[in-house]
Amino acid sequence: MAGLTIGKLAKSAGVSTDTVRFYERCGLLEPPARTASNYRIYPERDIYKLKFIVRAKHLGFTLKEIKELLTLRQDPDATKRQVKTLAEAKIADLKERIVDMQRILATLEQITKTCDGKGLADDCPILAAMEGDEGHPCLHADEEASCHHHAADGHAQGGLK
Amino acid sequence: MAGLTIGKLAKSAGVSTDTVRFYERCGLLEPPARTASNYRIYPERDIYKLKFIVRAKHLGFTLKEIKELLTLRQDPDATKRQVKTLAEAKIADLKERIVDMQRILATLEQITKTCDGKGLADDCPILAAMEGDEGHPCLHADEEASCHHHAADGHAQGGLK
DNA sequence: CTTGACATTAAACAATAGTCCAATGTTTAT
DNA sequence: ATAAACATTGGACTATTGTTTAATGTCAAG
Repeated sequence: MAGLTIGKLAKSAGVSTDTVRFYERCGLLEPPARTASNYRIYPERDIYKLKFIVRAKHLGFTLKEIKELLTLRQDPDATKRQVKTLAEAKIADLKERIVDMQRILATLEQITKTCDGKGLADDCPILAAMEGDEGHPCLHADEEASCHHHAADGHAQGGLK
Repeated sequence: MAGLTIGKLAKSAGVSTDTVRFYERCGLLEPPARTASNYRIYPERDIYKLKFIVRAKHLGFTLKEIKELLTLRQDPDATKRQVKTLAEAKIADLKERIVDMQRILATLEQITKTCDGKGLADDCPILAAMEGDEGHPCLHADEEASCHHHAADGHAQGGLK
């Protein structure tokens, strides 16, 4: 018997069968051949394709981006330049997000360290910093300065479960 | 007339009226009084509450966490300790995510710099690194080491539109 | 009085990355 | 032969943070 059932394939890459079907729905994996009883039957090489997807995910690429990578991977005319461009875009993206988060972190740490954690919260400096305009300078310096508008972007990172 | 329409309130905090209604649905803002014609009419102090929410969001808190902060803010028995605990949890959370992203970034940069970007992609080292088990050591060293499982967490960051 | 700006509602849609369900059919092992 | 383990489907659901739509009503200014 040449081929793997969905369960074997999934296990070989450490994902669930639901995930494999999901990737198929998303167009990351080709719909495979079927047995007489309608079971999906995958060629060995789909193991590598699926592992490729998992690896790329670990590198912070979204499924959409991975789809592009897979296209390049399969296109005999694709150039290194094209692949590198995608990778560099992702690097830039990651850098930007890291900087954003570092700025947020720094502000929050600064605010937090002004609180001694003793007594009632009615005069808590952390809450105060989030209050009105007289709050905390940090919350204004940044407001315009650092709001890069890369809205609605990937967000596949962080939760690398 | 004492009170603001939803439009005025929203504008005063720099959000949309839709967002204000959304926050009401989420329980962040109390359902306000209504005019005879069923318009929402807000007290002045809701400006500060809404601004509080916006500030807290800029500090990386999720709406869920902000709800907790609002509770503490309104509870006369709340302690500074409680507020500080939330802030510290968020700080830890941010740090963890930054570290994760930095690790991903470092790996991706290392892989990417091995590609000269010249010629066809058939022997591209970036794609090669994402391929099979013989791919790139980086993609294995990390796999177990650094996968903190803070699944399904906030993700309100990054997109600071 | 009419026009334009603003208000109301519920519900659907967006993006991301899946997970879970029920009802049913198949294969494998004992 | 029968039970366990695996497969199928479509659709609903998770979580987050809103936006959009349609159909309708109200308010202020010219």
